[in-house]
Amino acid sequence: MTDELTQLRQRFIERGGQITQSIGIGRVIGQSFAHIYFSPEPQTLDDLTEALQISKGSASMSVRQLEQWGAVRQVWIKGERKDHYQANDDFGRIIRRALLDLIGRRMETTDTLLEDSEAYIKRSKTSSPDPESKFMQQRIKKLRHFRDRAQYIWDSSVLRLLLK
Amino acid sequence: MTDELTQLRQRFIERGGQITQSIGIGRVIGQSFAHIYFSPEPQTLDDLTEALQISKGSASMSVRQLEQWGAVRQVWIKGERKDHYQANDDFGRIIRRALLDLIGRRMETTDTLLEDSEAYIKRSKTSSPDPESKFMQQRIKKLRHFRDRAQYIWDSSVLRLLLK
DNA sequence: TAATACGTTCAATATGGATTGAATATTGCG
DNA sequence: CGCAATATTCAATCCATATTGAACGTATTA
Repeated sequence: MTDELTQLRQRFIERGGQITQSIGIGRVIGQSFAHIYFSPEPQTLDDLTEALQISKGSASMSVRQLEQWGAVRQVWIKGERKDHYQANDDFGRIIRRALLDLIGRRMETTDTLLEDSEAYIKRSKTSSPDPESKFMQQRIKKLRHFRDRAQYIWDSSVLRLLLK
Repeated sequence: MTDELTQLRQRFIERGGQITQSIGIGRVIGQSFAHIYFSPEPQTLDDLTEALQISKGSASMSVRQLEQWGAVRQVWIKGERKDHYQANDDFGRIIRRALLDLIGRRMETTDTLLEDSEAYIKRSKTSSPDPESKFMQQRIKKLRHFRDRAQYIWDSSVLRLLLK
């Protein structure tokens, strides 16, 4: 491979790491994917530790995460005992799965609080309406509406757009 | 305010902090917004430092960020020297601005690398096509296509969906 | 203009979460 | 089965970055 190509490749790996780092999922994941994506031959964990100067643990964990998002897949090479991985190039599917995972995780855990709040509102409908309580009820309602709409948009549109 | 309401409010603040922390923009921003959002009266920086037990610097910085995203606005209260802030409840607009800011920031810096790569491809069209170079060219092309589509989707759809 | 009250900045520090690597589990092979 | 090679786990460590707070800047009042 020419020097220039090697250099470009190196820059892609670096940038991949910067991107994943900046979105808060760690530098190694981006580096690992970039390395595999720009390797003509399927790569092993040892290839990763050597090329990226990372630990065995990091290599193992990053590849597993990438596999879960469908960003890489394992391929069998006869006569070899190590696991070999090659990159998927359908970025739409990859991003979709990753977002589903990362954002979905977050939406789950917020609900009980809103439910508790609505339960409170329902109960307090009967009692005297002091102004502060009124205010809180308004705000909670607004928040609930937004949450519902966000959920709807998320479910119905964003995924389809990114998928293909 | 009733005990129960106070408790709910506290939980919203905590959760706000968890959310912003988990997306990598710091706990204080989420806490600050939640506190202001659930306050009937406009709040000062000192209110924030006291309620959230954070430093003056943190309060100042978080409020400024929130202001930049249109999540809070300053209101004048006659006879008061401190700045007072109240929350905007149009979450669509807030999220839109924040995403524009956070994601836009990232898209900018990625381009020169792709441009350099395409320049290389153009130049190497004439020279002998060794297999590795061929492979790299394919991968770069795929990446470029994805980047363009992502840009298009981002520009044309996502923002409009979230806006209203 | 000085004195005071408040907001902002940024170098220093604390903290959360990414990374490591030795210990452990698993897999492939004779 | 037992051995060797490879992969995974997770407590300890490290590091990026969020947070702090003293110093500085700015606005208001008398």
